[in-house]
Amino acid sequence: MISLTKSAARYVSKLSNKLRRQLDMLSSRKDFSGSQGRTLHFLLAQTGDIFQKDIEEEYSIRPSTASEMLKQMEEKGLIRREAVPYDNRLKKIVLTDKALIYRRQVVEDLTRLEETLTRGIPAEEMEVFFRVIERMMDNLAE
Amino acid sequence: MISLTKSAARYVSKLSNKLRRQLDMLSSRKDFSGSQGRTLHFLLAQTGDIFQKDIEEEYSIRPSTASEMLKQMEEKGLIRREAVPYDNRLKKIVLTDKALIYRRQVVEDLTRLEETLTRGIPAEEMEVFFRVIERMMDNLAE
DNA sequence: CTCCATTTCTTAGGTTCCTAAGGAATTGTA
DNA sequence: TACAATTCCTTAGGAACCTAAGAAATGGAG
Repeated sequence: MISLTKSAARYVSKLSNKLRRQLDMLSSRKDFSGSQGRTLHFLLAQTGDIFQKDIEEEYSIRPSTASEMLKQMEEKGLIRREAVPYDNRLKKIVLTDKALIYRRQVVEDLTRLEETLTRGIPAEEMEVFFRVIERMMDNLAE
Repeated sequence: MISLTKSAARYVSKLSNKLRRQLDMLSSRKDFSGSQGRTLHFLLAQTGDIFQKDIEEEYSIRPSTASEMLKQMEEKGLIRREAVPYDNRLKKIVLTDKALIYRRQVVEDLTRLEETLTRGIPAEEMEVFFRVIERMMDNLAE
């Protein structure tokens, strides 16, 4: 089999598939899916008001994807979507008490995944890695 | 909004989503989807026998995902799946004449996407980038 | 003030990924 | 030789993405 020239696009897609499977494994014994766990982790780190569009931006997903995921999280009792007085288009995402129960586990799991992922990679290489990805995202700006 | 500490997992997932949308845009005017175009590109570069498992490995997708995609490509007349004499479990993936018509366009499109993605990034940073991703994939070895 | 553009979110319908389960052929081992 | 494990692929059903279309509120330009 002839392997194609190294392709950054292919590398990223390939690693992303592997990562998704790991994330799904973490959540497999819990009440929520991989992407819901990831969203929980994000929300737990926030102090101010958070809206759907913040989640869309954080993971580069489309409004429809975010909307559907949040609907499921709401149905499971992990979040509420509340109106804010200053703009009726916005719905503030609020964690429920039930969600807070998962705090420690979610943080632990995602921290461990990140550690596993980056194990053995020198800090200066990680810096380059982040810089390169940021540049790539700019290059694809939509 | 408080941004989480830079997370390699999040960066990869985010970039991967952006890339997928670009790939889908490339294929939007053609007879095949983004992932099918990517597979076509891979198959066009091969000389020896290629099987489904080679495609699974190339993009880190599961057998069920590959099987379904190849079924659709077969239905569209882009490939055939042929038996080989030495092992009846294997089905050789063969491009049809119809697929060959797309050769130039597929190669051009994927080359341009890769160029866009990596524009302005020094060669030595790309080397680090590839090395880091390879290490990450090893770290996630399943 | 009015109306048009923009922003935010939702719904509908589709693709690409997944796990789980299993059929069929091959390979390894007793 | 037989039988168990492995390999390769498929099917069924679910999850995480997508585009397209649009509702509802806000903001901006005349």
